[in-house]
Amino acid sequence: MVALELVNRPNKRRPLPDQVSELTTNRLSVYLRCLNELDTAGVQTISSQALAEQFHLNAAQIRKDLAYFGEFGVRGVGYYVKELRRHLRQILGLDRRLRVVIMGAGNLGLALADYPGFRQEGFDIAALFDIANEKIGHESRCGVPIHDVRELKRLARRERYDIAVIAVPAPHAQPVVDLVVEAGIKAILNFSPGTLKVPPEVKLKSVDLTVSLESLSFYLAQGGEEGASGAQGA
Amino acid sequence: MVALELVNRPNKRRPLPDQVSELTTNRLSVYLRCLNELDTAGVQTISSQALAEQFHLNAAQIRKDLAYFGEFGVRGVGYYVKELRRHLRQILGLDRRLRVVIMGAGNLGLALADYPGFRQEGFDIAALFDIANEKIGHESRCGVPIHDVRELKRLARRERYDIAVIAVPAPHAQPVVDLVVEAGIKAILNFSPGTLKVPPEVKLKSVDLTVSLESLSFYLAQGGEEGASGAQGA
DNA sequence: TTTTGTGAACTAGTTCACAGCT
DNA sequence: AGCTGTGAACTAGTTCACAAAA
Repeated sequence: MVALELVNRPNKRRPLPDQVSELTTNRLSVYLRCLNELDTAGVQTISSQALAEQFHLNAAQIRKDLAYFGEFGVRGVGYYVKELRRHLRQILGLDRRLRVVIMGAGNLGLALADYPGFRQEGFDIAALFDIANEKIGHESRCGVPIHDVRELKRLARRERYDIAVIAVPAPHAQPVVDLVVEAGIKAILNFSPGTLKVPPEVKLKSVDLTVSLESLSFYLAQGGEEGASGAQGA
Repeated sequence: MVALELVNRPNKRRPLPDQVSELTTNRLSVYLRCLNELDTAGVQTISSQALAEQFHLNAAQIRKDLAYFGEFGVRGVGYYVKELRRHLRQILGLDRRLRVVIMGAGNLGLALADYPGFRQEGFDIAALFDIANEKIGHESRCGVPIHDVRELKRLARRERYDIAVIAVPAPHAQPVVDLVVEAGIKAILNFSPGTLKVPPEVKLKSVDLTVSLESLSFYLAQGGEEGASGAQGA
């Protein structure tokens, strides 16, 4: 009865997930959250079927998504929760702490800096950056320091920043993104509306609050009876 | 040379967009923003081709998306900017002010309440709701009042709230959503992580910040050379 | 027997390419 | 000539259904 999940089974890892869709990676993140819950609840193994039912997913899809990366299941049994959780964390790159900077120490930037959800899953909010002199040198409520945006490049040289979050007013977004790219940061989560240009080696993901609200407005305007339910924000 | 767009052409409006995809409605919102920019810049007409080039979209897709709702273009000319803008606003239900409430007056809720992007496109942030006594009765920096969450149902009866934004900690999300549904609100924008249940007549749209960040982490972990560029957050 | 992993079938979404209107 | 609106072709994503493994 000793920890089953410590048995290091020889998981056939796949050679190379040639091109994995964004929809799949988003779901991996969802699966990880489900597994965390199951693990906390003390569940040791789970079948794709049970996972699907409990979290309103499709069993075949779960299996397909996982199959891109290896064979993590046991036929007739299902998946060992702790083991699959560990694999997913590794696939998603969450087996090390990722350092995040937030550009813009306005309302939104400060709120994001102190957002507890980020810290939980392995993200370190390393710093905020702003242009306003009265903000520079201070810190957020949770103690994230606010630096001068002109220091970004210099600090990035010795600090390693993995991800930048853009929380500046729309007109400043493109110039700030340019600075971020110049500082060598390769992944950007953007909250400003509108289109941004980044070089091909930089991954940009945008959350557009206006688009989200307007799409709800559409639903209301069209007399919402065509079926609801939430879709995942990219 | 008088305002071309005031010529009230007989736009063949479509009977009923039987089932329009969420991807399409999100793009309508993007098109509207583009048209706003063009209008501000004084552009009077634009072809789908030019619109596509300028904002990195596909011309055929623009035409198809619009075709769900009617024939708004003029062959050989393109679209009248002001006219199409007006149509899109109407399709998206932005021709009236929508009243939005924000559940949770924490960092995120307060930041969203004062987010300038919302006010701009016809959304009224009507109120914040919280449980904490020390917050109730106060207001956000921009003057949005903070009410007791137990007052939601009562206030909803006389105030008409169209959309609720969920910005409470994860464990409170489901109970708060239940209150919102009970108060008769039919559209919800959710920022809390995890799955939420709503009845079929209520439209739920979720922005999952953890999923967004983890998907960037995946990109970094897989040695990001498989192509970047931003995707729209649902 | 149970449940995975996966080809095959299906469904949704995008892009092409062109007839037809201005 | 120029550009829309749209069927047809294509591409991507999901679900089915079953052979093979435990």
